[in-house]
Amino acid sequence: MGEQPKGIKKSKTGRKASDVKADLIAVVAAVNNSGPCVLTVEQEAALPSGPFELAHRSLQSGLRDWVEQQTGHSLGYIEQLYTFADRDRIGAERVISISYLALTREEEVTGATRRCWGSWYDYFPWEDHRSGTPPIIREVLRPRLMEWADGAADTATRLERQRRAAVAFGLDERAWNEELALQRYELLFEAGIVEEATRDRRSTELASVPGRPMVADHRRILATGIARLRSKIKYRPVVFELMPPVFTLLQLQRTVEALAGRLINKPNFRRLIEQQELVEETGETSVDTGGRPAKLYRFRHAVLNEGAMAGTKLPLARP
Amino acid sequence: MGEQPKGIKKSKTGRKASDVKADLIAVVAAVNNSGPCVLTVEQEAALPSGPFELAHRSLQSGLRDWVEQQTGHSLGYIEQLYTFADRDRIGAERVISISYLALTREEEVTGATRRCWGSWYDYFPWEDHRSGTPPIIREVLRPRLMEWADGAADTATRLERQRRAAVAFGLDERAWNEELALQRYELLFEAGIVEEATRDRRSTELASVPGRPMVADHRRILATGIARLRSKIKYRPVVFELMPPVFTLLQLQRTVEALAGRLINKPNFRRLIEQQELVEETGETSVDTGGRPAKLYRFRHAVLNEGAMAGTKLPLARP
DNA sequence: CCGCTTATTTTCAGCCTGAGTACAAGCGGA
DNA sequence: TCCGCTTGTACTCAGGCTGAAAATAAGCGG
Repeated sequence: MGEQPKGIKKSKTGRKASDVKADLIAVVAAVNNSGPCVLTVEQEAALPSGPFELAHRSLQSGLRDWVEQQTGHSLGYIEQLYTFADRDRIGAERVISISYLALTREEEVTGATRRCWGSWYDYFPWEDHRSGTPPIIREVLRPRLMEWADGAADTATRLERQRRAAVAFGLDERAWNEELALQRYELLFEAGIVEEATRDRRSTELASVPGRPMVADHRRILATGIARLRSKIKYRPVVFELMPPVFTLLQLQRTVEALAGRLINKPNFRRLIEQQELVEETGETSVDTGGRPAKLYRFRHAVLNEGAMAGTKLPLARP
Repeated sequence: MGEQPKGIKKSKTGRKASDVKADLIAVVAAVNNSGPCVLTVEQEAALPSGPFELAHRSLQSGLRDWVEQQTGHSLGYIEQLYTFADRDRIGAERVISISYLALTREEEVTGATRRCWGSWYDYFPWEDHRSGTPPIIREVLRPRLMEWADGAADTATRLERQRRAAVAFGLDERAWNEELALQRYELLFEAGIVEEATRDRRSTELASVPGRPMVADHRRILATGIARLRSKIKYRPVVFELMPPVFTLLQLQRTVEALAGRLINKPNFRRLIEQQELVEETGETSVDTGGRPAKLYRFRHAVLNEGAMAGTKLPLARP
């Protein structure tokens, strides 16, 4: 469409390529006694972020700098989440947001800097199924989603909306899928059921919207991080980034459950962990928390070197 | 480190955030009779790419525009791969590259524009295991990698390098893992065994380097795309983006084999496809290609709506 | 020693997977 | 025509993994 620059190579087209600003933004996750949480700023309403600057050696190091400056926390494990544009399309200059997921232990409360952890399930109350399906789904979300579906122009769209809602939220006998966290938030946004979708507009009739909102699209980015993490713990040993150096198997299980937002069968969890040889005994046992003392384990860092990529879904032939 | 801007929010720090240029770059994959291939420009030495400009409505639409202008091909399925910086660090201005994976059918040879498909396995001759392990691994890569390992400063590093090479390339009785395409390229780069690693430098003794090189880091991005696709076909029905509207099960199998670079057990492949109800019969049979006529199938687009997210690795408890 | 709590091990049936074998259907040449 | 070749399709079977539940072990307090 439009001109046809023959010079193929980028930035040699003769056009003046428009410069953009690049923002780095972090979802820093941890798990403590009260559950999974995320590192925030501005009264838990924003994720730590800042512009990518000349001084930064790389995108990741820029991110580390910003998070450290804003929260006093230094990051360990980092992985890229997604790169967005088309936000804040104010004026001529555009902003690109490069988002990251970081995992950390919440410890190190040494810093003098303010550090604010927000609970995942304050932002997404419908995501915690550890004590069964949260009432908010049946009592608030389901009716609202049905309203939204009914507001569709034609029948096809209405059925389509109902189906999407049912799949995302496990309605109508469908199974809950904890990995769909992002799709759920986006659906609620589209349906105008989260505050971010309606603010900056004439506030419609929608009164109580579930879940604590965040600045700009930060809650969406958080949902992206949660979805990614929930999916990743299933095929890579990343949970250990969130664990103290020594832990019991039940602690490990509780951490995974906190992230996944659902419960796990205890013997099966142990079997899985042990058969993959992810941990080794320290030889010591925990200072009893009530019943029989539990063995303490540590992560076998060696597994990271074992090309322990599991998981195939295709019937590949053996050599 | 350094200053401690108290104003938390991005772009309010008082610092002048440096602008950057954003490049969009595409790995456009297709499969034809001769195997899996990628859309290229500049004599198959570069991927289509171009700067993100003001005129573009979004990152994706910018990418579509560039690919269409440079190759005459319009894209269907697109997903983001990765965002890099720290390349082309010439002068003060920095470039961010946002890479995408696109899937397409090679058809539509209508365009007057030049369109150039490069075969995956010309760039990565060691990745095609459909006829057994390629000789290049034993005859060229293995010796070179061992040389590289032996060049290590200390024994620990040497063993580490040997292990990494063995895991990546399935040496020493280890199983080949087709999903490690990116790690393999990066390992070869680190070992100086691909041309990109040694060019622009005093050419060392390394003479024949395996695989056709590409401009800048395009071959690395291609490897990223291949790895992503090889992994994704295992849990999402994306293969169909590469298939004609109607096909036989063997054609489908051959396509998957081409992508994965390895063979699949025929009855098991059929069973998997059918039990997931990914396809439906058209009622017709193929114009015989030698043996018994094969039933023709088409993709059941409905599955995309069925929340067909498979795959869990955690023993989650049923409600 | 009993009852309570939590930890750890075993067992078992069902499903999925890799692998092999058998059978069906069209074609071409002897 | 029959045979052999090729490709497509169906069936079988053993092993491994998974979800679920039951059984056993170890500490604590009365």
